[in-house]
This record gives sequence, structure tokens and C-alpha cells, in this order.
Amino acid sequence: MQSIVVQTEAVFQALADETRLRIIRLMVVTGDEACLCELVDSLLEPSYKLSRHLKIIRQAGLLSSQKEGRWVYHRLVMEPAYLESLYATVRALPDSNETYSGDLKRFRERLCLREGGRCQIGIQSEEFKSEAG
Amino acid sequence: MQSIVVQTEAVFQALADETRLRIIRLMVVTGDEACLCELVDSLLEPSYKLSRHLKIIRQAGLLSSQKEGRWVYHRLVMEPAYLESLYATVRALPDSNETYSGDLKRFRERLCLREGGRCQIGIQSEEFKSEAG
DNA sequence: TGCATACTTGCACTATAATGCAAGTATTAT
DNA sequence: ATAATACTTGCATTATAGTGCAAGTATGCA
Repeated sequence: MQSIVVQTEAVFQALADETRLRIIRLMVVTGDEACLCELVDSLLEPSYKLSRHLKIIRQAGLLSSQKEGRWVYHRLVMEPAYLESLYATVRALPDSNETYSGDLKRFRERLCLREGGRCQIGIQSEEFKSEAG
Repeated sequence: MQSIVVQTEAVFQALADETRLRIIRLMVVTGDEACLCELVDSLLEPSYKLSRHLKIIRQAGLLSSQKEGRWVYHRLVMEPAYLESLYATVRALPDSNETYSGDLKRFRERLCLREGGRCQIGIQSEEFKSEAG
């Protein structure tokens, strides 16, 4: 569920932050969906931070999020058509300091831990696990 | 003269403000260059405001600016290649409240006042003229 | 029923960005 | 020289946005 009418600036605002650009870029490049803990293990940022950025991206109309049990899967929205054009731009960006290739590498490794195509585990990265673990 | 190495977020940051998006969109649609007073008369915003936003756009690597006498002409930069992709996205955006069509209409009218393809006059809009006039 | 856990959010704080005024610079015209 | 003018910028103010902690919600499991 995403809102249809969005301020056009909000679309670019969604990409105007390093963390959000990393999230979007990862999803543009892989074309895959991801849950929060997979993103935490890929970007190595705390879950509350990513959760909030995901909300901003969603409110800008770029992301749809679906709850599946305890997990929430996020995927890029492809309409209206200018979004596909936007993603093409994102795909064309340089990766000067190799942030994105690192994110991508960790994400692909993390995908291997899925069972039946779904994440069945929580945050694996020691640094960002919740205390209870 | 524009810097080559720019933070990728800065590119989107440049479009993440209403005034800057109006400037960029106008130049994307027309493909033309424009001096500050032409932009003031097109967007109906004060010159100091536009001047500062132009600086931000320039620093993001999207704009090159050349002084010609008292006038400074601004035009969009086309390289690296992802910028063309970005402009295609801008061109595809909706114009829900018809801000851009209004800007464009005023800009086209303002272009008619050029002599020899160059602006020879200052701000025409009464509201934004400098006091001395 | 109670606990673990995947995710979200209220709050306080800090950092960044936009705005308006007024003064400044650089260039041309007289 | 002096004045006009196209544009820029320092400064103070306000508005917006990002961050981290800690508490909260919702779901599944024992």
C-alpha cells in the first residue's frame, strides 16, 4: 500500500541521504525484496535507523512493505513510470568508495541464509543484535 | 567550471527542494541557458534566493555558469552520463499543480525580450526589481 | 500464559538547510 | 570619477531532518 499523490521533491528527497541511497541502490541492483534484519546485516547500520529511513522511502512512494509473520518485506514500487527512469539513474551512478559493492556482497551472502525463499532468522551481525540474544 | 567528484547524494539533494526542482525542470524542458534575471521573471522568486539555489545546483555538478558582462548564464551539465538519465526522469515527472507549465510560459515570454540571443535587461517583474529602478 | 524476537516509534538532542535583509562585488554606462 | 545594475554573500533566524536511546507493539514459540 503506497500513496499515489506525492510531492515530486519528496521523490528526490528519498534519495538525498546516504543511508537511504544505499538501501534503494541495493534493491535496484538486486531487484529483490528484503526484510529489515537482512538490510541490517547488509548495510551494517542499526535496525531503528534503517526502519525509519524505510518509512521515509515508503512515504515518498518508492517502497511497498508487507508484513509476513514477524518479518516485514520491502520492495521497490515501479509505478508511476518515472520511477523506473529514476532507478535507471541510480543504477548508472558510480560507486567511488565501493560502499555499494560491499552492501551488495553482504546482501547476497545474507540471502543464502533464507529457507524456502524467506528469512527465518534475525540479525546475524554481532554489533547490531538486540541485547536479549 | 564544475567539480568532477561529487557525493552521489548531493546530486539528488540538488533536486530535493521545490525551488531547485523548478529551476532544473525549466532548463531540462527548454534545453536553454538562462541568466538570473530571466529566472527571477520566470519563477517569480527573489534573486538572492535563486542565486543561492543556483550555487547549490552548481556545487552538485549539475550546472555550469559563465559570466558575460554583468550577466551570468547558467546551463545544465550533461556529463557524467547518469545526469542525462536524471534529466529524463525530471522530464517524466507529473506537473500536478501546474507550477512548471507556468514557469515555462513565463520563461518563453521572457526569452522574447532577448536581443541578439542575449538578455540585455534586468528584472522586469515589479515585485522583484531592485529598489534603485 | 509468558517469553523471545522482528520491527517501530516517542523523545531529546544535534546537525543541516532554507530564508530575508542588507551590504558587498564586479561590470557597464554616463 | 560616479552612478546604475546584475549578481553574490555574511549574518541572524527559523525550519527541517538525522540520530540514539529506551520503551512499545505485534507476532510466534515453548
